[in-house]
Amino acid sequence: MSLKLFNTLSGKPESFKPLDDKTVRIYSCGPTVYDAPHIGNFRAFLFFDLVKRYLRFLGYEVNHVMNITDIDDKIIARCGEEGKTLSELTNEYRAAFEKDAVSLRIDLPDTMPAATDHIDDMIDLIKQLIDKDYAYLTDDGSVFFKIGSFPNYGRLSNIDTSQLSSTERVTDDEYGKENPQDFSLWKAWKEEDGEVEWESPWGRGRPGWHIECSAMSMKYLGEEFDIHCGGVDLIFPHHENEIAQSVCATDKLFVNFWLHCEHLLVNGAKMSKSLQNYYTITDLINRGYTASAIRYLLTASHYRHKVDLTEEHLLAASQAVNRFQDFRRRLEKLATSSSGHEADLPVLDEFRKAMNNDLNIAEAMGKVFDWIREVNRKIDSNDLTTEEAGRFIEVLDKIDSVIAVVSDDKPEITDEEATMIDEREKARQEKNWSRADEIRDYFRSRGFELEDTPDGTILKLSKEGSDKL
RNA sequence: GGCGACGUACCCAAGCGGUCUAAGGGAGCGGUCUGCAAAACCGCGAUUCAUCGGUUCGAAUCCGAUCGUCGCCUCCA
Repeated sequence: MSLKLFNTLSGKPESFKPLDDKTVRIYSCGPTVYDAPHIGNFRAFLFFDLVKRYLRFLGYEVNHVMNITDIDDKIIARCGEEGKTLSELTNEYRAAFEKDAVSLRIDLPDTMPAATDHIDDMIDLIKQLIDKDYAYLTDDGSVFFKIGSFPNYGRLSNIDTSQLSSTERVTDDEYGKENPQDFSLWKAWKEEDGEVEWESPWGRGRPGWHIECSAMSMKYLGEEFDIHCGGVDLIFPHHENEIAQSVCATDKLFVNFWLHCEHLLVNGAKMSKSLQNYYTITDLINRGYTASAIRYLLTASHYRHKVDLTEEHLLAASQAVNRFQDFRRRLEKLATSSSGHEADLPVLDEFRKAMNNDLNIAEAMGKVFDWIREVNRKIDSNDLTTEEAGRFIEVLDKIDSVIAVVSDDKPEITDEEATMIDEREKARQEKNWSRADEIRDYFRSRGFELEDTPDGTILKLSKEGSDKL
């Protein structure tokens, strides 16, 4: 059975095949770097990462491009507030984004082009659209895309443009539009823009939001590529507009598969700053949740369903991840060396079968947990050979190449604390239980758990976050 | 108003016409193991899938209606 992915364009699952048969070309909409990215943004970035990792699991090469939006209204406003230049601000938040992405084990895209480095490409694209009469210039020097010139406009979002409300507000910088629904390709300079400006054939100004993705995706991936993904909120208008611009400019397909992931909720509500339920990765890690638990929660639910970030769900995710990590630790104890041959077990086929069905990760995880129980049973009854243990580690790691939650979140302790663990071992041998428990309680208060096994004591991170959400 | 999604045990969740008296994870309870704990394993836990009708030999799965939750309709991952 081959991979099926739900294509927003058709509204149903379709068999996936790369356009060139071996390398999958993916473009995903990246962060707007005007503030620290929040956990909701990361649900999308983790989704892109999952898609990419799974395609590699299937044996495809992947070429992934993700833009960095470093020019837009919010960024300009923020520069004013913080008294920073555009590049100071955007470099700072781009770095923050990359740091959090790495901490969540997101495999960074092959190319992360910044919009401001591609103004010329955007201008070229806009020129083509004007030449072909898909776009027009207004008196103030702005350029708009004429949606009426593109018959397929609305197909992705399933919106009938004639049904769109005609009482659209027209903002200050958008007067002169022939149709209220036309969107801007180039925005003429305004006083609020300050020093943020570029020269263009239409005078100084800056690009509209949507054009960067068309220009950069086609520049790095070609005029036709395999997958374009983003959050559901981007379907309209962002991706609809991207299609209009790109298809009209090239008369090509542009994108074969459009994939969109659902939003993350916090305690059942949409995230917003006014509700103070606006978390960053650093917030959650500082509260004692591990990167693996966060990753599991955001990734192990189906991407087209909403996920609710709550204390209870984080705890459940954390336990699920512990189960994987403890399992690997048990295998490590038994395995002498890796078997060296290609790992293959029925569980991998079951995992693949589930994931092939539009990334049905819940079912896939169910199969993996079934397998883990079966192997644990074998370990308990001393039936597992060292050779098998080595092979099972390979299988687990193969699964982890997709889910990326099994490798340990290593607890960090001081030298004195390391000595305390030795001291506790001695106390236990002397049956000084009160001292042994005292030391364990100390570690608990620090967010660690000491687990005694026949082969010695293991230090783990506690499952619970230290601060409530 | 237009378009769309969803409603399965205490929580999350799979299920795409028969193998469903419904996977898996978390929480809970009982047990084995253990100095104690933890981990692991064993056992318990929905005769039922929002409600009501219909199609069918057969439905959680298809159709219709009703109730409820939510998203999008140019800030947004």
